[in-house]
Amino acid sequence: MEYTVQKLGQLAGVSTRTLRYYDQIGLLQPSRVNSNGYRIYGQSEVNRLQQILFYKELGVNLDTIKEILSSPTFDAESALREHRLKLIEKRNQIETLICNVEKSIAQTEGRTTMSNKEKFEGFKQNLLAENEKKYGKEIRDKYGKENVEQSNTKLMNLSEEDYQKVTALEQQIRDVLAQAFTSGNPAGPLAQQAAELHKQWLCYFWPTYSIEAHAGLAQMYVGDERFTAYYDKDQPGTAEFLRDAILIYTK
Amino acid sequence: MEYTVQKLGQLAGVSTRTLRYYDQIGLLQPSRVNSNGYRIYGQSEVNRLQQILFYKELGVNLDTIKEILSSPTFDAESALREHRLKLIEKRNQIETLICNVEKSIAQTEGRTTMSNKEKFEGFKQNLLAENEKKYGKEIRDKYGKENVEQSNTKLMNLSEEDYQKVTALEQQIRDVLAQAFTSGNPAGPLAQQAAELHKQWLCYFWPTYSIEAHAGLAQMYVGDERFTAYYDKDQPGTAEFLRDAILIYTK
DNA sequence: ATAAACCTTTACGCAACGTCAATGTAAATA
DNA sequence: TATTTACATTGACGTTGCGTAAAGGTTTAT
Repeated sequence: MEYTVQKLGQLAGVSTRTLRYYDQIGLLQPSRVNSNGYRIYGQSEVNRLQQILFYKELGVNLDTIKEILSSPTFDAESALREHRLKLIEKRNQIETLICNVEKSIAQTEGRTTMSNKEKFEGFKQNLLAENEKKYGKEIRDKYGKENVEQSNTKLMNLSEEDYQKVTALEQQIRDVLAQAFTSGNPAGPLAQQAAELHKQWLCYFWPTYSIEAHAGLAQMYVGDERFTAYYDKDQPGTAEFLRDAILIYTK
Repeated sequence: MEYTVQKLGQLAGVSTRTLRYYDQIGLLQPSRVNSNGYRIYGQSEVNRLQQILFYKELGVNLDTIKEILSSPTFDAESALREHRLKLIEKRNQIETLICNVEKSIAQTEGRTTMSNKEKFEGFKQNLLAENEKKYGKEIRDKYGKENVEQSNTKLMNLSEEDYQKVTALEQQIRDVLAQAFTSGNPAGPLAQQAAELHKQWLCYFWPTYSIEAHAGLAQMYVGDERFTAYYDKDQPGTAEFLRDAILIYTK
């Protein structure tokens, strides 16, 4: 079976431009060129193209693909390993970006929607002291001293607007959660919104947001009766519901 | 205070080329141009540059930054929201890429290091039946029918090499885990390697890998005594240790 | 006076094609 | 057979955010 550019393109789902480009850079050359100048591809080119597309889907760049396909099997593995590390790094970067973007969204939100002054230092101190009395030791054991202290530092450094935003967030979480709970589906849009809000909330206190920490906290919510009491106050089962939502959300 | 390109560049940590480029595209223009043609920046330009760099760190592209900075606060938020969605999508894509790359690494590994033929169909069927008897109903309840069936289908479609790879992986996990356990630190390199291996293992059975599912499974390991029995066989506490490692790893 | 340090504009290069443009060829239809 | 239609070719510019010369003018220091 022989193919022209368009035939091959349709077969493999790429544009003719792409095939010409691959020819140009020497990645995939036609088996022969017609007298009229048409590129003609054979079966082995089809196979090679499949391989190329496979690696391309993994995000490998064309130069590297060329190298991989030139040496039989030896480099393929290490190339993939290296590529994998790059991907992981990239993902972590993006993860950080997302959290930072969310923080700054929350901040601009705060700036625009509220600005009435109140003395709230007392509130913060109060909150800290209460928190310490209630959960201090165990949380310190669980998440490490540094984390807790950084978290506390973050709390003390909250601006008034931030603080109001945080309390507003808490209220919003409760509201949305209550509504979501009636649906009974932790994967539904409302429940997911609650998880989302919860993440934003977390970003105010934790020095670094991480997926597993978030999931871990969700886990703790059902394990610790004081947390369940807080969430189940109005509707028993809400803490568990939130945990499920977060576990589904955590991404 | 007035700055030339280089001064401003040093102050803000960008190259002079960058400043000229920003001038060129109209993102940051000097307050005035000297008679000799030198660009001169003032304090307000310094501030604007800070803002530019802030958004740049969030991965926003220069065109969008320009728009954000032109309208006061209104668009900023929605622009960030949109940007956030893009980031999330990108991260999810990369997440998938990583898993696929890992699968194909495992496969090429299998191809190169093992190829002795055995009849193993019986093993697979056996494994399935056993699995069904032991965990069938509960797992089906927990993860949904389709997922389980797809998982089973995947198992049946494992090639011999894959199968051997899987069993090898299981052995390796146990080995590494046992060693890691002696260190007692689930965040250590060995424990993280175990979590990594566990993820690879999972990739063989689950149609789609996801962080929260991995974390969820880890959770289940300590909740379900049959799993704990399997892991704690040699060293009590191993299942819990693995869970912690995975929760830390899950990224 | 001369060199060192700084400034300017112009322009190519990168990755992987998309998208015309201008033109030639093959297959299908009237 | 003549014409339309579909498909082929090469060439070249545009995309993003600058890095990196090149070629030349200005200021400052020695």
